[in-house]
Amino acid sequence: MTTLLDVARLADVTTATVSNVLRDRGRFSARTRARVLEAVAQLQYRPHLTARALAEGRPPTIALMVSSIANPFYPEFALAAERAARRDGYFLIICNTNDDADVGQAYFDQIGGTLSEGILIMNSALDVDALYRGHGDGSPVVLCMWERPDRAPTLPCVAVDFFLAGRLAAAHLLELGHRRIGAIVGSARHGIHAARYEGFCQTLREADIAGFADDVRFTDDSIQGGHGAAQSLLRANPALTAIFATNDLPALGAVYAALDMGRAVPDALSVIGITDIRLARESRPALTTIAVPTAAAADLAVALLRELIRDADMTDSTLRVAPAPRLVQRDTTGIRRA
Amino acid sequence: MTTLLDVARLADVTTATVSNVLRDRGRFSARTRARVLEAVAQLQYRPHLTARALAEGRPPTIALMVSSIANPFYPEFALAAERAARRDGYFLIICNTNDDADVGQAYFDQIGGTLSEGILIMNSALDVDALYRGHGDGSPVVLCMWERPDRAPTLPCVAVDFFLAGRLAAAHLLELGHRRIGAIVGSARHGIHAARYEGFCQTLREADIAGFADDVRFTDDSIQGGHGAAQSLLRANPALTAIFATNDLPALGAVYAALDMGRAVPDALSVIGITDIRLARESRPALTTIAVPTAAAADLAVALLRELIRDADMTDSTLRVAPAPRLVQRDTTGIRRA
DNA sequence: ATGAAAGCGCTAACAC
DNA sequence: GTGTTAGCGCTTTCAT
Repeated sequence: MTTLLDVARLADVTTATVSNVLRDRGRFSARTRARVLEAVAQLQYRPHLTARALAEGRPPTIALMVSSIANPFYPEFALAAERAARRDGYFLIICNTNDDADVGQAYFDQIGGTLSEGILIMNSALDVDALYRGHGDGSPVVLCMWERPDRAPTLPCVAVDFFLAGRLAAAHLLELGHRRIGAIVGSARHGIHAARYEGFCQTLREADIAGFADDVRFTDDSIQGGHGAAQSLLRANPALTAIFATNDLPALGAVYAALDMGRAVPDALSVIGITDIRLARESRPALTTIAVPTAAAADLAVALLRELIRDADMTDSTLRVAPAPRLVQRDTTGIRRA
Repeated sequence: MTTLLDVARLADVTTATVSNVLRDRGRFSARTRARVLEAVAQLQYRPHLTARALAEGRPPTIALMVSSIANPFYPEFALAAERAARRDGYFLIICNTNDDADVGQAYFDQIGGTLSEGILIMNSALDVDALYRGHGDGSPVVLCMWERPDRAPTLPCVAVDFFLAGRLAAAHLLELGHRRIGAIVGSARHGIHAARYEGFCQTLREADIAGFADDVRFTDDSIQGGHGAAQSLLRANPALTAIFATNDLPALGAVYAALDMGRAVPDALSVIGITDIRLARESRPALTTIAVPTAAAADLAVALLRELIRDADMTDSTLRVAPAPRLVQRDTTGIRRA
């Protein structure tokens, strides 16, 4: 390992000067600068990031907690977050909680403030508030993809109006003439996708569509979950002409289930999701969905986190709202035929 | 921030003792232990991981370099790697290189040996050897998912026999009676998927299938890439009855392209991929593919990295081979009808 | 313009 | 059993 001291000796200066040159601070002559740089090159010196972090009192990393990086939505967010973080000189540590509170707490306790300077938290089934409280002198935290801009949480967050997304989805189906619409919620009843479902319900209610309350299934956020839920829905009520899912993965699952059951999509069943993950566009039939500004949200989240890092007791304007969701019509929704 | 010293003062011992108690080393009486633990609890003390890392001379993290975490294969690997790493007490830092050599080098230089104790590298288009050499006194590196177990690279690695995977895919198609088979390679001609294509070609050659040399397209590892390649292939040679893709994503793209062109799968076109990502099983039609032991490879990779960390100049048996790929037949391949 | 020296919070010899 | 002390490699006042 070659250290600052090695460089200093070779360049015949002290570590302070080397440090200054390297970080372009303080004063030094052009000559020393050259000598130092040469020594650095010659010795292939690279700063010890851990040592620097300790001396500076801040690590060069921020963490991203997700329930499972294997859910294809998260990588899309993570990619954007990583780019944003890197732009600001941070490395991104990705933590899978698996929605396990203990794991989440462990991550929180271990990385917050010491290994990483701040924590981005993706919407998760965990009670983040509780985690955060247990966490004491926390380093800053921002909730990403909060679902209800109108209901600000305790913690700083960037919100996406998923309630509106639910409404848009319902409105689209109504417009196409659908009246019997099933719903698949990719979380527990009062879980993270609740707002989306509420938005959906409200719009149906406003259109005086009743009696759909039984046509809902709660499952996990996956193709498989959506597949099972759709089968159940369709078997229980074959008269359904459309299905709304609170996320693209279960929506895709619903499409595949319909196909498996011999119902053409969209002719015999319309399906709409929320998010617009890449797969929504690339799958066949391509999924109609309510697109959500993933990358924008990631950028906002990193920016907010930075502000919180800079100003620890910033307490105002700690809620950022990402651009509104919008309909992306593709090939899984059509006019009601039945 | 509460430090070891705070705890020590409250418990009326020295930092050394606190450190010992916390890490269960050295000797201490049950009474002091209790006092220390109480002080820790009372002050909500949590160790400063950066300070510890500096003192111990090793950071608690390992890094995973991937070209893009948005490719759905990587998260599956990353998830397994993260679990394995955590089991060993490490955090996982995920780095997207975007297949950009400069970014890769930057990551290498910055995290290797200082921020992370070792680096896992996913198969990438980068010349890792070169990066590694440029990297000087590197911390250990292991290449994950090396494609040719029979051709050991300079660097430590865990290999998966992708040449065999290519052969298996070809064999399967031949068995179903296919003779005119197109190929989609999810990388540049001599890129990372070359071995898979070579295996495929060799098996065809052994079966005396000739003249297929033009029926190949090189593209990127995505559904979209496969879609375009398949369109091109099918237009140039409508007589093709099957398509082999070196990865599941392009294979799926080929399936969707066939569908878009009105060719039923598998009746009018069989398609096979390699990897068996989750989507392969969940998409419709479910993709026939050559399954590759992703999680096992991740476990092996982390284990190998740990050995290298422990024994810096270990040089033997630095090549680990993951279990063999195997055919998973699903719904995109069938007997040749045409 | 450069050097000396005191930490950052922790671990690890070694002494008592 | 517990305390003392010297670092880990770097940054950062403060002298000079």
